[in-house]
Amino acid sequence: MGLRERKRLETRTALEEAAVTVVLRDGFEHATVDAMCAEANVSPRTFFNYFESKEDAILCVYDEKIDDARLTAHVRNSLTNDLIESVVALVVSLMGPAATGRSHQKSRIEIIKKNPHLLSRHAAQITRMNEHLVKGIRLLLSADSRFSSDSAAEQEEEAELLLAVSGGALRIAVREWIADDGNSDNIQARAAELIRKVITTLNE
Amino acid sequence: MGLRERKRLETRTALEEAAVTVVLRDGFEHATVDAMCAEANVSPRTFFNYFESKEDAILCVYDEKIDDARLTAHVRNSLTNDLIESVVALVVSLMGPAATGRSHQKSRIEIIKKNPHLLSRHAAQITRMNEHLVKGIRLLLSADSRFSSDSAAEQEEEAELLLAVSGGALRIAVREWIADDGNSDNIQARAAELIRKVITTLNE
DNA sequence: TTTCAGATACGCAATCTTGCAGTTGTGCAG
DNA sequence: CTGCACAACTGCAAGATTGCGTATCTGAAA
Repeated sequence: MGLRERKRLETRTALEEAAVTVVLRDGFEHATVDAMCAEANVSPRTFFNYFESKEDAILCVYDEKIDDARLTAHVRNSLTNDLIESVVALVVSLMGPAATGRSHQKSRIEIIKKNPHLLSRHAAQITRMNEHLVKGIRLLLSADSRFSSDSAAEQEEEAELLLAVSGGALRIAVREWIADDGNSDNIQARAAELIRKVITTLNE
Repeated sequence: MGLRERKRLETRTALEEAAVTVVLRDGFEHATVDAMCAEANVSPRTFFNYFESKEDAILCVYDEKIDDARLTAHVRNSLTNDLIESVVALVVSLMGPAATGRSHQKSRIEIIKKNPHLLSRHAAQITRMNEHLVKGIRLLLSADSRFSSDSAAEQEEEAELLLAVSGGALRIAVREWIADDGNSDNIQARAAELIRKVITTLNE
């Protein structure tokens, strides 16, 4: 990893940790972006070069650019022989619980528990990445015989609906994960299970 | 309708129309809240007493308070013998295409066509009203034999997933409606149709 | 080593959004 | 009619967000 890349990561990490520190100290409401920046020794303008909002700094969300190469790589990694599993895996891999595997994870979970609105950011993220995700899901659909005969417009609609349920299920799964202090395992499987259950019931 | 109520409606309408006027004149990007307020002869602070954001003024969204009485009334009106129809109807009645039946509707549709991001506001709305909507859907579920035996937690999950799909389908339906200059009829039926189709396919 | 295109950080100004407090107008009871 | 409680409007200030222009740094090629 080159110097530039290292420095970038350093700045980002400093901001992520500063965010946790300041929020723990002042509470989310009274934690200002300026304070986080002072803590991390960067300018407020730089903060927004890394995060789209104060919330994102806590959730460690970053709007990485997703070019086609990156997307297809994710799609390839998400392929299983079960469509629902695949879709959920794709969504998770592109924007799943970002805080996973960060330092201060326990602190983050505590913060999220005290400020549930932070989780609604998750839904917002899905919306923001809608186009990318839909494109990815279409790739998954094209590998599924049940959908391959549909028209382009139909596939677009189906992809979008699949994304909607997957996003919803993922949100529930993440919420459970948070409620369990980040200990429950396999968020993806749980999300897929939720989807299957509701579909089954609706078909009775 | 008393004087107070009439004046309130007047202010609101003035703001809605001012928003359209200013955006048509300056383009959404360069239309400022201040300009809209000047056009409507109210203070910028008042603007945010009616709308949560600039976008909402164009979409005519207003975060009406939804108390339990109001909610159950909506639920009652949405009841049909098809659960999916009911859910969609409920979501539409609580936050469907708000611009419907407003003056300058054609202008609004043009604006939305030119600024597709306005529609993502629709998803944001659903997120914001999530709790209310889920509560309403649970009322619908409790009237459905397929779900009545589920535990409270399960019903919550199922309601949330139903909301996710319905929201997604509604979004697609509204998008089609916009693309068709607001002429296509029965957005609700279209949304329900989309949901049924994808469920059917997933069950093959 | 020199050079240069692109990335990163930053300052600044314009907006948007929200909380708070003060003013004015409306509905209503006495 | 009078007075009160409340709703709507407003000004103000703090804080969040974004666009744009500038300066500095990094990677890599010449």
